[in-house]
Amino acid sequence: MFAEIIIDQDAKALDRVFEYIIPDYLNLSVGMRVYIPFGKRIMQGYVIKIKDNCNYDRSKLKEIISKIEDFSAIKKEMLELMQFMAEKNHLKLASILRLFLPAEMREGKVKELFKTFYSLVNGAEIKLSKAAKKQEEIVNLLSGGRVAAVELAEKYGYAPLKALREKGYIKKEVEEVKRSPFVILNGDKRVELNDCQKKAIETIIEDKTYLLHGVTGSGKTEIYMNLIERTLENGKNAIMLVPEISLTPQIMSNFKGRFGEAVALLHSGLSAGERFDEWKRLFSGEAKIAIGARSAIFAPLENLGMIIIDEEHESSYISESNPRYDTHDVAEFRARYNSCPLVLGSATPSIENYQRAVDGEIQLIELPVRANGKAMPPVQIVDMMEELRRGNSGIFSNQLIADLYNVVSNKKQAMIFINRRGFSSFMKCKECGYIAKCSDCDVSLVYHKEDNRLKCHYCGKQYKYLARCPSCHSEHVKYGAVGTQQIVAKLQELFPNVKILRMDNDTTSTKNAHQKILNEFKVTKPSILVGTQMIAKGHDFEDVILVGIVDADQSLYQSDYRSTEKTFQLITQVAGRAGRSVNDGKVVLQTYSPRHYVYKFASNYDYKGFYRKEINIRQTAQFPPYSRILRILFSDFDENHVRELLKMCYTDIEKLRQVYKSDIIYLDAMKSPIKRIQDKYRYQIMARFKLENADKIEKEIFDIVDRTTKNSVFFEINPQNLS
DNA sequence: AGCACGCCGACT
DNA sequence: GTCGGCGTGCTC
Repeated sequence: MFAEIIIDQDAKALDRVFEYIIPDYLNLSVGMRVYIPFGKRIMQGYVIKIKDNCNYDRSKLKEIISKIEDFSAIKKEMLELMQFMAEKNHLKLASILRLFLPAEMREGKVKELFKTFYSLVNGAEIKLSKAAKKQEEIVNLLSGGRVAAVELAEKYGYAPLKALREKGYIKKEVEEVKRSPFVILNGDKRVELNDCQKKAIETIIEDKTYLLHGVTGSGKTEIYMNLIERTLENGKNAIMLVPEISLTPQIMSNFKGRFGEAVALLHSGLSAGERFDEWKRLFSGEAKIAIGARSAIFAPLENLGMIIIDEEHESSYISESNPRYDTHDVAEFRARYNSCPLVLGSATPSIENYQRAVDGEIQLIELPVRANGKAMPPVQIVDMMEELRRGNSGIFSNQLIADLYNVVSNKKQAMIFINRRGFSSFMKCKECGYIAKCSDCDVSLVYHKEDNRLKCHYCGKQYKYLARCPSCHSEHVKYGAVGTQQIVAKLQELFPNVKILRMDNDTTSTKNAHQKILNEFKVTKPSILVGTQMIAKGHDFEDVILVGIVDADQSLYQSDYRSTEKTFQLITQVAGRAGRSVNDGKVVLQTYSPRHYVYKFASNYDYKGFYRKEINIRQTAQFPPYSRILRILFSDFDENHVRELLKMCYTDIEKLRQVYKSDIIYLDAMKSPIKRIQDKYRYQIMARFKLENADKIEKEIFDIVDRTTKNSVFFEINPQNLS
């Protein structure tokens, strides 16, 4: 017998099948990982097929050395998924397979934890001498169930344990210990469902995709819980994806409280070992629900009965590094493979998916009201140009300041949302215009006040703070735009006695920092929380009566066809934080373009209106979903080499214009917006085609690139950000 | 990826 | 004369 093997090595030259002889004694099945001789070395590989004959010269075949585990780590479904992803996104097979396994399994460095317990031997007649007080105590203790050996040894010493064991009264048992991540249980709090929710749950039963469009606070989570509950009752398993940022301790404990050990939580806070343990629990079927961010879609669960993607529109579902794929595609594949429903939930669905719903390709379910029956808070748009004309050149409009005073005097709370990260965007010399850049990445460095350093946000490299301009030696080096720190400083100036809290990537880098800040905010009144994206998600604070959006425009004018959509989503998300309970809330939105349509629709919470406008623009401008964008990224340490490669590919790709003519809307080769990352020069080809022949053209381009280069080239379909 | 083979410059 | 540079090609 022969096996087709994929070598566990992320190199383009090895990205194909190699055949091996299966020795008779090796009871091999598809999906197993094996050790194989390869050239002069021993490598790890994946068995993807077992067959009776071989294509390669039989006499040159080598034998598989051994199995790595005695089970198929890659299940059949995942092998098919691998094929699907390879075709769809033109990825290397090994790099896909790696997604399916916890890293530490491949690297084999996780030691399984074992723990020893003592318990009574069943049916043993225990007779102890009166003097053996300690032994008696131990026996009493163990009659209530087994006890960890370390614990007993510490308390009583080894002698009594040894005596009891020799008499055959107690026995040792060794058990593998799961490092189940610690989560506080939150009880099983059930909420009475409203009619909309009930109807949604009744509807979602078929083998198809549903778009659950529910306004902020319409109780989607409760629906998810009920759907999952029903799935388990039917003897099936479920996957629920949430954006990493909303995997808050509250959410986790809610699900643990409801489903207990049946839940495997996969979040970024897990150690390598914990992640491995959760994977094993899913693999063995001990856990039936996988909850986690993007990668949880690869949970090794069989017999799926439900897949849920919460906050479906979030860009984090699209992988932007190495194997680049869209979680939606994977979810769709797995749902169809298992013939189960796929639920996409969002208050602000992506334009693409809403269009699919409008077209009847997927089923739309609307939840038009908040579960608590409250209206969304009113949004006031403040024209910052007007503000400027009236002589206010500060960060805050007079309106926002007035509203903040109101919050403070009523001992309530406010959130100030800012669209950026760090203290300022860059460091600049006022004299000669020098801008501090990363030596490896060709991007501006960001000044971080805490450690008085300059950091590169792409590679993480750190630089000393510049007291003088390195080019003209002037001392007038300054940092530019507004960041969270500056806002905090300004607020503290305005309200010296009010607690101002700050939450962004820099203040939440340590474990639990996130939660600490939120906890402090919760109990401090009055107080103001300043933060980036991460304050926009999920947490409910009853006394937040004001949300200020300082620079709404920030996400608007990017060279990205989705920037308006993202702005709409952001505003809706942030606005939903105000007045979540009995108090009336208010949102103040500062902008330099008050007449932009996105603000009109966002301030009225008019998703459909926005959708209609936006889909129209996409159609007119021929952007997705009316076209497909393909980005082909070349990178290398040697700039001349990449340029040449790019040129060769581009010349061939350009020839497709003659074949496909107007199907190709746009095609050009250029430097990447970020010209260098980690010392590699980056060039790209951007292409946009009409949908009709998109698959065909895409395939031709893949072939051209494959033919032209042996290097790794990365493809992105409808990329999120173009850096 | 890693390792061998192979064809051109300066050196114990 | 040889040691060694890394371009090209191969690994079942």
